[in-house]
Amino acid sequence: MLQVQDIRADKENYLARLSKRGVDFTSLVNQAIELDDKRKSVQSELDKILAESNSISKQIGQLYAQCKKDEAEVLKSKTGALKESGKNLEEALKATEQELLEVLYQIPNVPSEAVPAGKSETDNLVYLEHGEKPKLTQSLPHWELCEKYDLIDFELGVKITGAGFPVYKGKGARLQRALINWFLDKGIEAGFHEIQPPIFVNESSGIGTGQLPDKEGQMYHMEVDNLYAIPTGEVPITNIYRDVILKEEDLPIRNVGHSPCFRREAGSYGKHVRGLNRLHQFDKVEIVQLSHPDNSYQLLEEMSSYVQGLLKELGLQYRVLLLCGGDTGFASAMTYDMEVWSAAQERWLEVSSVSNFETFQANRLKLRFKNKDGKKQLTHTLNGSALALPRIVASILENFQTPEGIVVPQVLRPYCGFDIIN
RNA sequence: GGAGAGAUGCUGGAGUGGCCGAACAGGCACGCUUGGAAAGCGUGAGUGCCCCAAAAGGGUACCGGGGGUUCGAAUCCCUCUCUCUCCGCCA
Repeated sequence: MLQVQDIRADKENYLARLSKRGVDFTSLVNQAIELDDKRKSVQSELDKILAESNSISKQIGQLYAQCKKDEAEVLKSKTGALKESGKNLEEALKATEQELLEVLYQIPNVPSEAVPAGKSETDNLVYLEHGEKPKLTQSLPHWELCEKYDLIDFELGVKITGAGFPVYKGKGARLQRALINWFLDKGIEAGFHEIQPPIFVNESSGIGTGQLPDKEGQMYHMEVDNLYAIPTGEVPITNIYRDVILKEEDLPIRNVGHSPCFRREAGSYGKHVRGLNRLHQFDKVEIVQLSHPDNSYQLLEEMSSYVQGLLKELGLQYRVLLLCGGDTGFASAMTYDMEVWSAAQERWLEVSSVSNFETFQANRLKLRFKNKDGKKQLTHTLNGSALALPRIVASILENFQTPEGIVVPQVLRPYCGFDIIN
């Protein structure tokens, strides 16, 4: 959520940058400012009323102390009207605040200077491409390889739970576990702090990271206990810092954590969601960073090269996209997507998305730090996948297939305990 | 799941209707003292919002969350959440 005072201070610049998303936000921005004006004037009026009734109450107290009961009674009778208008103003204030909030909820983050304008994924900028596409003597899609070597059983998942909840078996399970451990170890090596978060979160956490109130449709909800299954580890790991005031020297804070993720993905069907391409439950290793505003963009670049390093070590071909305004997530100011080449499907698969949210999340989270002047300032938050498991598994299976079997990347062999799947 | 006790500032902990934004202690910051440190002494610190061009200043709200009683609530009532103790159950 943007801060109204920031919008007010720099309205034209905000509007210009928002327009890079391909949608005009002028009217929402104006509404926000008008509502903020209204809020201020109501607040001010209410304060006057309260000040007056506070002073009368004080006088009544003194009169009682002096045993002047009659005079006190006279004053008491004067309070009725004040109470009435106080109550009305309070209601008006609450209503205005709520309206303002609802308007602000609809305004996405302001794209950073470097973000290209554009409406959809076709306007994304291919930032760089790394590696050669493999020349395969056979090219089975991963779902066929899963069946051939009995690695992942989608049908069995349907039986136990439903579509999108696969069962990982034998070397399929071990490959995935190896990847998780390797990702975590690499993260720790790079200076991240490991977190094992809860996978259910309460309502406040959902609001903190922006899934609620608008996007509850994408989360699984347990009504009895009013808990939500996390769509990404970002939710619990970032909410660690909800309502927290950090010290400036604590920054940056760098966390890494593995968790299963749950997404309802209502309405997604078809070829592109086949096999591991889109699931209701999948595993992910996530990195979350909290940064001083001055160096969040440096951290974003570092995250991007960290993720690329993982892909390089696995020997996968990838490209990096700088997302255009229209494709950049609602809360993000700037996002890089990493995509690996799927040799058998002949398409790019998104395996990571690293974003700088600047203060957009921190504002909702009330995540601040005390700067050198002792003033409280919103922290910048960043996060990214490092990495999402299913599509990495899919591309390893597809890109490293040979007639003899699937050759396991060198770095994973100590973790797997085998070097070929056959 | 049953029974009971609680939730106050950075922390501990007073406060049962007006004199309470909140005693006292610790911690923290600054100063004095010291060759340096410790101890000691002194001083100063809450947060949001509103008014004010800004600073100064003022107003208002905040004692777990929400609601109520009252001229007036940290204090009384209702409700929710959380924590602790005992019993039961259990990986």
